[in-house]
Amino acid sequence: MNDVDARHDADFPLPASALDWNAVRLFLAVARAGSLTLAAGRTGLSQPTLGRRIDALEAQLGTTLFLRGRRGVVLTDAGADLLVRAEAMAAEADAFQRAATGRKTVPAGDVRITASRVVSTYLLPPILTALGQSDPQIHIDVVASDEVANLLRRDADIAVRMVRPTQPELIARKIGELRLGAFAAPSYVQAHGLPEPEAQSLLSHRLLGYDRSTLILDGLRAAGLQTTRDAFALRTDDQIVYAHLLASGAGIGFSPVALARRQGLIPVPLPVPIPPLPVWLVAHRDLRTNAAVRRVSDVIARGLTRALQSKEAAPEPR
Amino acid sequence: MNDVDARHDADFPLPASALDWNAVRLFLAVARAGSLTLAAGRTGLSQPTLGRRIDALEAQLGTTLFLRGRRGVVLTDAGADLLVRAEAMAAEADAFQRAATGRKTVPAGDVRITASRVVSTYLLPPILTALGQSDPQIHIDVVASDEVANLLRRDADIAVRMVRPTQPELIARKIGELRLGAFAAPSYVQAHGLPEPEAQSLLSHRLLGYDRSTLILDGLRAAGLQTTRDAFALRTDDQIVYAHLLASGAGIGFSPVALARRQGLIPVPLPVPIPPLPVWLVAHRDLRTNAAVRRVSDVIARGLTRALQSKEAAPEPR
DNA sequence: TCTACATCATTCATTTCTGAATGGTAGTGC
DNA sequence: GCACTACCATTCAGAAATGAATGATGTAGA
Repeated sequence: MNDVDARHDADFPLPASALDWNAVRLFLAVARAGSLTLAAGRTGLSQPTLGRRIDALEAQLGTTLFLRGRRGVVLTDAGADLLVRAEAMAAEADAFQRAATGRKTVPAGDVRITASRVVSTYLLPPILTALGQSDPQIHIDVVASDEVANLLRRDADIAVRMVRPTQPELIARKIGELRLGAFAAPSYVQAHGLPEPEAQSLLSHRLLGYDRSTLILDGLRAAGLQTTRDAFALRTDDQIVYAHLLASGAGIGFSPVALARRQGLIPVPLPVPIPPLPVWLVAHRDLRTNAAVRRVSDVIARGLTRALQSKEAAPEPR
Repeated sequence: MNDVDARHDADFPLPASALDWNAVRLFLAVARAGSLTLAAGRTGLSQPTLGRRIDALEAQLGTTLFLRGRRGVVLTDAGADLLVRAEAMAAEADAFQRAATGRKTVPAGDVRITASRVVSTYLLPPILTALGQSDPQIHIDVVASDEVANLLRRDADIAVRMVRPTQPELIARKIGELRLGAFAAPSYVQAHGLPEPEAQSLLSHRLLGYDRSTLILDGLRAAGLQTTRDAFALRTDDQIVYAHLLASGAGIGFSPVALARRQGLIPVPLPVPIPPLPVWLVAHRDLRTNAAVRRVSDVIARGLTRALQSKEAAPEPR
């Protein structure tokens, strides 16, 4: 039986010019990056090598994929067509890698975690430190980003998110809620006092807001406060900068309760409480059998749950 | 807009250990071949290199994919799982290559044709010779095989088949019918005479049949002749051998009319005529825009149509 | 049991691929 | 107008991958 199959295959040797699958991967990287130099950095290759690999692919396909300009490269029509195919191929490649990763039953190896910059900065470190001591053979990569990582594309293995993912390939565990409140630094309160728990009083203070994101504005409006982004005295989209502005007394701002308590900030009474954000721990279904991913998920879930629940908000550093 | 996308990407550099896509391709080749040596021959690599590439893939995935024995290699459970993923990836790779090939609008390049060994041997050569003179920049690969090539897997670009393909990705043109008849060489007729046009008379002659294939038997039964494979005096599954046996007077056999006439065989009267086989020219939908494939398709269609229709069965050699 | 065979593993000279450094160029901001 | 920056192309020494030859070993058949 098997011999017959093998013989059948033998009748159809591979075409003389077999496609270089890695070249497709590099093509995809260049198309996504928009420049050879940037893509080279991301793929771990050098810019000359990457350029030559793309040259070779173009020569083999007989098509020009990129127009190389001084501001980077742009896809040709043919390249744009092929990009779709390359993306599909990459999706299968990711599935392959996940399938391989999912088979590992010893808790070891690399695990990539993505979380918002605030969570990564203030909540994850003590948890990961403890994890590093209990499971030293697991290596952790933290991708701190406020953009939503694409777990389907293997941007990361595990994600901490404030929204429930909708894709059926992803499995999500709700591990708690991020309670939010308005706070001010002691120095600010000393200088300006606290507002009364009514809308107009709050708006007359120096408020810290976001620049492009309308998260806070939406929240205020939902709470019945008619206002615009001009109401903010200071705006930034960088949540770390935001946290530091708040801590150094630049104004009244919004922050997770757990974080504000740890920084010694003073709660500001609000006319209506801010609804808490759910915290989800998300991983790809294919990885649920991977021991390392399971271990890291469990530790993060336990650690974050404790950090989010505790009245005394400081997670033990040890 | 585009800049934002690029920046978004920049937040998620590729994982440190990026999958070697070519290694997946080689893994697939080895799994299909069943041995490193055979797969090496097919992929154009040497056996040591292929072995090392598989080693490297196994090391990177942290999984053993093959058990290497003296009779070749066998997939482990993990390998069998991953084979499914690799096949899916290969399907996308083929789609990528077809998409690239389909964009070529100058009739040049490589075109792979598959046809049965008989068609490849007796019908295609004069057509392809003429094509080589009219379109010298097109290079033709002929895959002569009686197995059905898989156009979805890019075993070939164009196929000549006796059955209509069912997959919607394939486009098929019916280019004629292969009329079949019973024939005998003059030397055989001289020695044994011709049978009467009735069943029992035919069965008393020396008949040439197939070994594993039941094609002729099915045809005879459909024609009302109760018989088994023991009725054949000589059996072979190799159609070229079959044709030579027939031509050298080994017995009465079945052959395309066009071919038999060219070989000077004598028609044997049958109780009922054999229904003709339809001849389909098949190509992948993605390649319909490819100039070289179109050109070859057209030439083959015209040439085969003429060869199949003509009462005088010899296609002009020029 | 012995021989023939096909397979995978190892070695080492060779080829190919790679990358740091450099050059050249167009767009950008002052 | 002019320096500056970011990018792609080229060069050449060095690193890595490759393959022919050879070795080792189990299987199949006489």
